[in-house]
Amino acid sequence: MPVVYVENIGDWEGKEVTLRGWVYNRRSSGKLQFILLRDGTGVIQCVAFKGNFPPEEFALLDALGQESSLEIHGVVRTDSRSPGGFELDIRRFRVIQAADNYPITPKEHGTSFLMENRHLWLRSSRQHAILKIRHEVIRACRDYFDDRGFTLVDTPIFTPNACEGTTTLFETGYFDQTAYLTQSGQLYNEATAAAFGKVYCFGPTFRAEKSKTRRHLMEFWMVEPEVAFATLEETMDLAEGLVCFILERVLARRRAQLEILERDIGALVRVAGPFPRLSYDEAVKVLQASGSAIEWGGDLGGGDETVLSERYDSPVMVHRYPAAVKAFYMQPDPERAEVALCVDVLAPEGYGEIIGGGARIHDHDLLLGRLAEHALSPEPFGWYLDLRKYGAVPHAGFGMGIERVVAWICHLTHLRETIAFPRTLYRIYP
RNA sequence: UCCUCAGUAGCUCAAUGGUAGAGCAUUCGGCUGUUAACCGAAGGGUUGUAGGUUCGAGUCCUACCUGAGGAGCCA
Repeated sequence: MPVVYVENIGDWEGKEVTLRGWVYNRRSSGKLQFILLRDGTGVIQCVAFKGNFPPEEFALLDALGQESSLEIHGVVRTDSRSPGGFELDIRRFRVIQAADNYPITPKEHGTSFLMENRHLWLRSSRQHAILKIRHEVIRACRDYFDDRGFTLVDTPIFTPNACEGTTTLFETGYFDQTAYLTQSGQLYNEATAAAFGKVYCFGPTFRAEKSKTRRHLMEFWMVEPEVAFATLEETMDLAEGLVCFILERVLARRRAQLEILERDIGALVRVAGPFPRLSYDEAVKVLQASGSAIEWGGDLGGGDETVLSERYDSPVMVHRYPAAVKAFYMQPDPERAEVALCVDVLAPEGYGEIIGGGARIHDHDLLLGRLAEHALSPEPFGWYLDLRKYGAVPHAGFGMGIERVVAWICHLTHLRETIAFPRTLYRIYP
């Protein structure tokens, strides 16, 4: 007898099949048992009639708690009363493990309780839908770069020094040395870009900032492309293409999950290139006109990002920030040395920054000077400076935060639902 | 780090300073088509912790603990 998955159940109409999964919910009506079986690909209602089973066997079904695991053999049939259009008429079954007192009931729960039970919460339909979309986003990122001749070269997670010197890093022991968990693969990407031309890395990133907001996780995933010879404008095109590609993929393949989340799909369909491109100068004027206290030279605050991103249907690209508020490696604009050739992409609907990137300094002495200005010792950057001595070329890239993109696409209020086991400021369990 | 709010049954929440309750979950009983099924019954509590005010505190006060929301910082 074929073992099948719920997502393919329509191919087996009228046939006897085996399903394996977990009890999502159970209802009984005297001589009938309705078991909603969940198998990771979908949920199907399975029906057992008392008269078809020995009494002691039927009693087993009556005692099944939520999330008990079992194997069911039965006949697939169409039924208009079933949400999925199909039902399974149970002929035989085997309880693999009978579960009692599953903590998450089909009623409402608070966030704190659900986070404490995150390992179980993942089984609920909403969390399942979000993580399926996350997977689609990640797959789209890989396909986008792979299809364009990029090479995936992953960068290390243990790093010997505080790369950018800006954010607080997690410190850890490394035998008799101190190591830090990476905050970005970008510096290493610059080395691999000089070896492969077009590269990207895709891994976890760690920030020990004591940020307690819906937009922050201590551990999050970034995809970071880096392209030798690329200009800022080419990088902006690459970022815009990536975002459009991800949306097309999710709309084409994960519409059912968006509907489970009751996402306004129209807002995603309206996203189209070319994205509005605003210089920092223009952005400041727009913000000042709308009442922001921002002055030229300051970085955009969270509220500023929200105001800007709510003005457009598509993500907005803000470029050429003051060099002083950006990292040491940012290439200054040859026309105006006080601004950097960088770009932030702000997602619409108030979601704020999803991408940050720009052109990197490729002149050795300029970079050395910037290190000094940022009070960074040049010794740990020996290898990084080498890249400016042996065939330096202009190059650029960006980093995109996966969780923020998923939160925007799913229209979530908090980043913690976009990753299976979020690491937040005051929670590292489970 | 700062500000605000909240901790009562396994969960979600009630309870004017005066006997601590409901729904869901659990257990038992009923029902051949249920859709967060329904109907009946039962069990379930050191009201976050420690002090204090009061004849009397879940309720008021103080400290602490835990969590949530926001700010700053950041992607």
